[in-house]
Amino acid sequence: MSDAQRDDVRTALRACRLWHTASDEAIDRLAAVATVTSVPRGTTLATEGDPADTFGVMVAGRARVFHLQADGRSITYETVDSGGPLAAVAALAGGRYPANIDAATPVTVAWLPRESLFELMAAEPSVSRTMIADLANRVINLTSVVQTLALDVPGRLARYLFQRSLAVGEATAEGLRVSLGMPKSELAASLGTVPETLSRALGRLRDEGILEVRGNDMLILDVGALARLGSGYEE
Amino acid sequence: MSDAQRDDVRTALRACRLWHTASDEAIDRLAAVATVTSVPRGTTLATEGDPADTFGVMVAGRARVFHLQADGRSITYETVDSGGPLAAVAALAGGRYPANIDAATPVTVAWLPRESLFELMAAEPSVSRTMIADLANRVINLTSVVQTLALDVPGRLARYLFQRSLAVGEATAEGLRVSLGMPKSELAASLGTVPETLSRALGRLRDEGILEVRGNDMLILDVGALARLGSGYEE
DNA sequence: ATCAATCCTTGACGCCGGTCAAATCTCCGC
DNA sequence: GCGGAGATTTGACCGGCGTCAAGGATTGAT
Repeated sequence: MSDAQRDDVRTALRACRLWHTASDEAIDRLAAVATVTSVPRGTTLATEGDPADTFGVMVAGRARVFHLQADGRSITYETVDSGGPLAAVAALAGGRYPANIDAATPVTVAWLPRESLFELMAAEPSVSRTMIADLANRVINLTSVVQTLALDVPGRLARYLFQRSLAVGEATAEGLRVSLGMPKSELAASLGTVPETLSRALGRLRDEGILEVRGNDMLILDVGALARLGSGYEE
Repeated sequence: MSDAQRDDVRTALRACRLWHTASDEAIDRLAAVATVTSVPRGTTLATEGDPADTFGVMVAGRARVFHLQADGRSITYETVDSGGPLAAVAALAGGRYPANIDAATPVTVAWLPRESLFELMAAEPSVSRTMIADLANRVINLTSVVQTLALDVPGRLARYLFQRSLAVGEATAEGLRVSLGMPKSELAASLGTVPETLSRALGRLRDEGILEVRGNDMLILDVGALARLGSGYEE
């Protein structure tokens, strides 16, 4: 592994929200035992049901954590970016992976043995607190996933666009410009539907004057309507 | 508060899985600051969106933690029995309640200020570990809720009956006898549907020879079929 | 420029499940 | 027993959305 890559690993570990109160020495210890792998887009990083003896920290790229249904469609629990933990819950609970993880882009991840998590907690008690906070937030995020699933497809799309407007929205003369961030077919899967239905949902929001479709960018004309649709209050 | 009730409170606190490694002295300290209330069935114990400054431990009864959709239907995240924590995640994350909680039966609950949770963690570091384990398990439970929602109604019903067979199933000469544990209308709500659809789902399982309906008791004839339907592999 | 491959859109159709309405059933209190 | 309120079941209907199939549109390579 190159020195540059080793630096990236340390940076990613340093940024991981599971233990942001840890000392630099502790991070170094983690970095020393990390196994770094780089894989192309689409690679399976973890499979639901497999025994979980390691967990990972994303160094670069974006991974999608999801459940695969029997009919082949999937439900996204979360997407993880650089510095984010992979399969940490399984490591903590000590069972099997509760979800699948795929590389949504080319990905490099630092894998760590689950024992190193426990050693870290023992060595630095403050880490337990940050870990509890992270887990509590993750529970809250999952309740949000559940609420999303209860919406119809236009509602889920609106919720996604609303959140993305806050995250990467760009004010222009015409209105708020938001890129989808991924091909429409991938977004469809991520919203738990299929491209055909997503296409119709976009068409509906367009017909209602809420947005304009410019290829893979959206021009949001009525952010309030997005927020309303995305929270389940249709009219 | 009577002495008997005070004993119940201590017993419930002692049994709470958030801190089962805590010392008896720590439990006594919690009991000393607990505010105990008893409420009839149907009472609202917490409302989604309200600021969370206290959390509770169930002393007696059963509570339902759920999200209320705009159309009035609800989705159950979990049900909590005696010894179980209420709204602990909100207390840990420090925000607002992410869900509603109702008393499914007459309920008595010991309310605690969220600070006492942090004091407990500070005083007894081992508690952090049990709390982390509990939170990790809760995350896994929520992924299971998501998977359940992805099933059709007969699938959700089958999953419920299968789990309930394991929990309270009673072998008889005719087959495995399982009580529903609640009125059908309540079960319908708990499965995220309405009584009419639940009734049809039960009828379908009956027609397929998987079970017999005896009022509020089910006679399970094919547990394997329940497990299969409940995991999403229809045929 | 052209061709092919991929992605996206649109139409037709059927299933699931929610709503409304009406018929039964059940369990109490009298 | 009897009456009645609530719970459960059944039927009719309809909207949402997934599937299948058939076009467009876009992009990259030759």
